[in-house]
Amino acid sequence: MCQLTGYTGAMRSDTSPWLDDRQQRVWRQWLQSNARLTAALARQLSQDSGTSLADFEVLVHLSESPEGRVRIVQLADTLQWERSRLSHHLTRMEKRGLVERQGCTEDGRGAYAVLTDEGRVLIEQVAPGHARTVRDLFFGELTDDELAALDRFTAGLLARLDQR
Amino acid sequence: MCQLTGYTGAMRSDTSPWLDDRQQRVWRQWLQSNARLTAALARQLSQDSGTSLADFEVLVHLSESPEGRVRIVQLADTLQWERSRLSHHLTRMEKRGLVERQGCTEDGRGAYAVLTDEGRVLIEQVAPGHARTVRDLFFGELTDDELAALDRFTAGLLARLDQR
DNA sequence: GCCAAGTTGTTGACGTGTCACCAACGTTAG
DNA sequence: CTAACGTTGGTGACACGTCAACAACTTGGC
Repeated sequence: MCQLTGYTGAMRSDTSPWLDDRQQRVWRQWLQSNARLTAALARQLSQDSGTSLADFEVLVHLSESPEGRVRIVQLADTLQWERSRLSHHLTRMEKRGLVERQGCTEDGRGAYAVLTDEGRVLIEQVAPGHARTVRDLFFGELTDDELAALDRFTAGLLARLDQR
Repeated sequence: MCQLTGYTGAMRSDTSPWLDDRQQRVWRQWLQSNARLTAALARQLSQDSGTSLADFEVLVHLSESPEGRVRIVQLADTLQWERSRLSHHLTRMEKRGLVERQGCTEDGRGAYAVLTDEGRVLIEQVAPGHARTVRDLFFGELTDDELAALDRFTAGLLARLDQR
């Protein structure tokens, strides 16, 4: 995804922008595994319950909050979504009866997203299958050392991304 | 993204579907780093050249093929895209002058996607910046051992995904 | 109290991805 | 040959994400 034929050999050096062969392979594996893992999880959710990964994230965050209620700003912050995206998404989920909106008495501008009973039933039905899929596909039979190494890598990657 | 409050302690066991605390942390880190890495790469491409990650993938695959020409089916297979998605995307890129379509003499049904001169200029301008961003953000200052560990993990993950 | 500036949430327009369907063509069995 | 079937690529409808703009509200300085 990142290397043009012909430049490979000629331009490789410490100061060139290119990736070496091993980096190349790892990078493409990362892209591939990501795409396919996401697709597998989405398929599993969709088949089991007709929900998308986005729906699932919203439902989980609501269900983890007291009374299944979260201020919409805070939800957008946590999910790292744009407000308008969340607003559109809540509208769609509201139509399906999974969430509701409530006005906010403390701040006249604000609003809460609230999990409905139907939404809570759904998330409790769906979560175990999702967790199992993640465990089987993502973690597999990793050893403790391998898990620790992965932990260090993702933590380091996040730190690098934070620096920007 | 995968654990409902309240179930955490009670249901953890070898046969339960849930993730333990460390798996939980690593999984959320993986999701986070993915989302943010993708966003960073997209931002870089968009600012530098007005292209999306999807545009970039198409351009790279075309530029890596002889005469910048690939059968559309094959391109869809390589990218793991739906044909209709690729068809729509090629239409949009065609309007911007980055690619063209050519009929196929060997197979009357078939068609080629062809890189235009303009498209080739663009990809050659954009690729170095992209590669540099990947190297800086994704690989950072990884040691050889860390890189090898990452290689093993992504390879294993892909193998697990293939088994399905 | 009052005005300027910032915050919260929503909306509409637009670009893009997915799905179902279709036309055109190739391939193969009879 | 031809009828049946699979393949290739395209189209329209719809779902979704982003952006710009907006109304309603709060906050802080005066």
